[in-house]
Amino acid sequence: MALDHAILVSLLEQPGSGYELARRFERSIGYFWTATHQQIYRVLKRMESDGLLDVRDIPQQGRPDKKEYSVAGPGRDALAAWLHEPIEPESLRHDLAVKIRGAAFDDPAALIREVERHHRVHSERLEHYLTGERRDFTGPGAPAPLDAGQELQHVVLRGGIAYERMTVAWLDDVLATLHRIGPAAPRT
Amino acid sequence: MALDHAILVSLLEQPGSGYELARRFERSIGYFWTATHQQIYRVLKRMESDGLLDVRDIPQQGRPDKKEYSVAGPGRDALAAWLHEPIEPESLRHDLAVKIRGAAFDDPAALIREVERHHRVHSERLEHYLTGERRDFTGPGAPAPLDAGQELQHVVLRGGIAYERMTVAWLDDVLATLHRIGPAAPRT
DNA sequence: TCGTTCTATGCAACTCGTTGCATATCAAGA
DNA sequence: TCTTGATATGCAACGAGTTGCATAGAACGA
Repeated sequence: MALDHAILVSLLEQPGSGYELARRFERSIGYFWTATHQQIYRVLKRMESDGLLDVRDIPQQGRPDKKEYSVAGPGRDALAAWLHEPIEPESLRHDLAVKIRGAAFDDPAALIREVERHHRVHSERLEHYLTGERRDFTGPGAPAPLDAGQELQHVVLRGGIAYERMTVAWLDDVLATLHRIGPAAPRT
Repeated sequence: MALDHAILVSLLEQPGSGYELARRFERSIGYFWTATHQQIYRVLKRMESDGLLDVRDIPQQGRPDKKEYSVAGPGRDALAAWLHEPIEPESLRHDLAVKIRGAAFDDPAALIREVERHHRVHSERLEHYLTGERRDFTGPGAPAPLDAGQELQHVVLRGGIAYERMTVAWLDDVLATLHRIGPAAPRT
């Protein structure tokens, strides 16, 4: 249930509506957690009825009303309790690796385009993260010195950057391997 | 549904029972996919009734009978079809990163032990993978030259190694950051 | 001898996550 | 004018994944 906690953290950093949260999950929170808007709305409703969140209805002109959520006392306590519990070190779930091993029973060369596509996506994410880092942490307009919260946000972002960099390098390795074994016949 | 495909690949590499598959998922396949035995048994049953797998009952002495599964023709076709479809580049889901950002609203120093624990687990996984690499690919007893299937298994393992190495280095960074901001008061 | 671990399979209940669909208004462009 | 896209929220159904429990004999160590 880390989605609950990710939402609590995000709302502590800045209160907002379900729609706004969904957009944050496409951006900064997306470094380490993903969620669709349907999921978010459902969880927000549940957490509000459990008293973890407060809601404020904000009427808007020409747009549907917006419900701004913020963290209530019990929500803060729930987050603190979770922070003090140990969690399992998580493991990878990497479909592409399944495909790569599966390619031994098909045509390995046919995978090259797919791997190149993934390479592009991860390179773009890396660029995107680096741009965000310059804007918020290392560029000329960034605050200095950073406070504790910003330091923590920065180290999480560095994790996202390290992940994308590692992935891009590995995909280079995969491509080189596919080219090397290129003309090989599939295993029967 | 990549679990289905991971099972197909594993059974093509080597037919086996649900129990054996579960153990493989704790080892080599665990580099890129995890699954519990309950999940595996359920999926095996479904794939068998869909005609993707064949079963052979193997009676054993002093032990419950074993059901050895192998991939049938339609299973092979299903895998080939999936290999030719594009898949979404996946994103991270990292609870620990949620905790790190959440620590800004609690006591950052309290996270140090937790991060150290994760550091240990990932270091052990890295050692484990490196041992496997020496045994199967780079050590003196390893086959040389490798065939296409072994090359692909090796590049996937290199991915697991790169991931663990990157993670350990990032956790070092996280620890340094936590120590640096150590005495800071939590945000209110 | 007694508990634990390993082999081997499975059900039931539950939560989590995804997909498809639906509504409603405004702004911008073709 | 008509369509697309952004804002803003939501239901229903399904599929994936987790947790707890149950069975049962063999091997092994305390």
